[in-house]
Amino acid sequence: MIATSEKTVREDKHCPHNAAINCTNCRLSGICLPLALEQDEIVQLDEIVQRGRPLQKRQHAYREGDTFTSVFAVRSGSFKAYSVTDTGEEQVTGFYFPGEIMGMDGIGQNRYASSAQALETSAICEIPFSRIQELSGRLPNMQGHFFRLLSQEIVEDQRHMTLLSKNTAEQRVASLLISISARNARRKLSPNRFRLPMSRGDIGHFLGLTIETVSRVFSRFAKQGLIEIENKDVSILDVPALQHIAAQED
Amino acid sequence: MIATSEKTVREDKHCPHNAAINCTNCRLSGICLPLALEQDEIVQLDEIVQRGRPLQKRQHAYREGDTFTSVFAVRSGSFKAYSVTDTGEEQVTGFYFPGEIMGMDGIGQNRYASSAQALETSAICEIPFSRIQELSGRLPNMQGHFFRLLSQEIVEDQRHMTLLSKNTAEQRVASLLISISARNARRKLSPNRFRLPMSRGDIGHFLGLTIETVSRVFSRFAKQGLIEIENKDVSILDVPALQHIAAQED
DNA sequence: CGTTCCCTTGACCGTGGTCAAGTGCAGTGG
DNA sequence: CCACTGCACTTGACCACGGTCAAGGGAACG
Repeated sequence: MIATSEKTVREDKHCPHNAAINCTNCRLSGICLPLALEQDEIVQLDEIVQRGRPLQKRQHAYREGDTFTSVFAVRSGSFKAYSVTDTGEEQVTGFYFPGEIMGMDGIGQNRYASSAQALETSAICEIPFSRIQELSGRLPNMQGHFFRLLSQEIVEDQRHMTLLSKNTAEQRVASLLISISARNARRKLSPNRFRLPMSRGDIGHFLGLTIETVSRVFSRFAKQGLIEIENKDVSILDVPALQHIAAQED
Repeated sequence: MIATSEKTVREDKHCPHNAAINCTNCRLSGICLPLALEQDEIVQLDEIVQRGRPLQKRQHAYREGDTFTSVFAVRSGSFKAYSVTDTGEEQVTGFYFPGEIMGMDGIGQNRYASSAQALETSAICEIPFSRIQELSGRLPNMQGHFFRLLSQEIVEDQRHMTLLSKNTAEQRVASLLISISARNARRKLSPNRFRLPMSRGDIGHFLGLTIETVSRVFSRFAKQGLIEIENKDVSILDVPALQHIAAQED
């Protein structure tokens, strides 16, 4: 019995979808919420984190307009956050990968300002915001970390505003590739070979481009030998060149 | 002596640039930080707020890259927040009017991600962030209000992302006019007649348009009888029509 | 194995950017 | 008081990037 139980635990550590994981043993603790917390504080955080079953592709973690209750940490898989304009067009406001926190746009109005949809089978940790507030009142580290998280989202959104208002199609696509590559590196995955979990349409709706333009830019990059792309699998062949393009030099 | 002092106090109430005002008697208390606080909590906030001399046009409240210490409430006048791209172009990330809080983009990295420049003679309240954190630890209202403020900035930035990625030049300009009009209304100023404190260039750098396009759209709106515009003085003649355009209906 | 959706590619077009010239207002100095 | 300078804004002519429309191919799902 004991042996079986131990085996189960060991399996947990290897299966990122498994719910029987906690913040202390989660391999994302170095980049996720626990980042700024002491060991005993992480234990307290752990007690309020709810880990549900994995979400299938296209399922939502929350939807635009829903009453805000929780923020969510991505444990495995990936999400897009998007809102729908008056004319029914979709604006993707961000992509979320493991260790990243989504749903913070709901705090201000007590309802989510965007929807979060799984781009593939994904697992999330739900963290009720009322508990975060309560915990933040007691743990200055927690409060500070959350202020920082919110502020960083602002900074990222403002960078994206700049991207949308100043950059060409090629610069936008290059920036996204560099960004995903860097986030993979942070999770100790290959920064040069990865699978894009989102569709061309999602990319377009994120970058302010049409699906056709995204496709054309990928083709052009491939023709120039900067990347290899086969459907959703990308290899970045010339990182410096892409960075050069993304940094809008010239 | 006493009479003189009383006279001074009375003048304070009428001159928005004057520093001898506190959060309790400030006529912006209904829309500024005190919004969510109890009377005795406002007194505590008041103790940490620093009120300096007015800033002249073109002076900065803080600069991109400066070490982050404080957030700022605009007391009078107006500001633009902007950052400079690698290629030296300016991206205006927001305009700030009395009662609004700026500088929150500095929390995450401990340095300001943008610069805040006065568009006219303006007064600000400086609020050291360390004191806000300390106060937030003690006053749940304060913590909650700050979480909300940060979140609302995220939501606004995401709306602006949508504007930049989906809307035409006319929709962008109409949106800005409607936004300024609404913020004026909140401060009990005329929503139909006001002076634009920022230049055409600032507007362009905010809306992702060139100065020429901004100018052309203003001219077109005037020709259509939607607005009257003479230099920086605008009269909105047909609010519904502008709202209609801004809402990207057709 | 078939249907459907996603993606690619091509031809054409339009919005807004670029370049350039001109106007008018503000501030300065004679 | 007016002339001079300079900057902000306006307006026009032209152009290019990316959007639109259309057709066809190929992967993924049932």
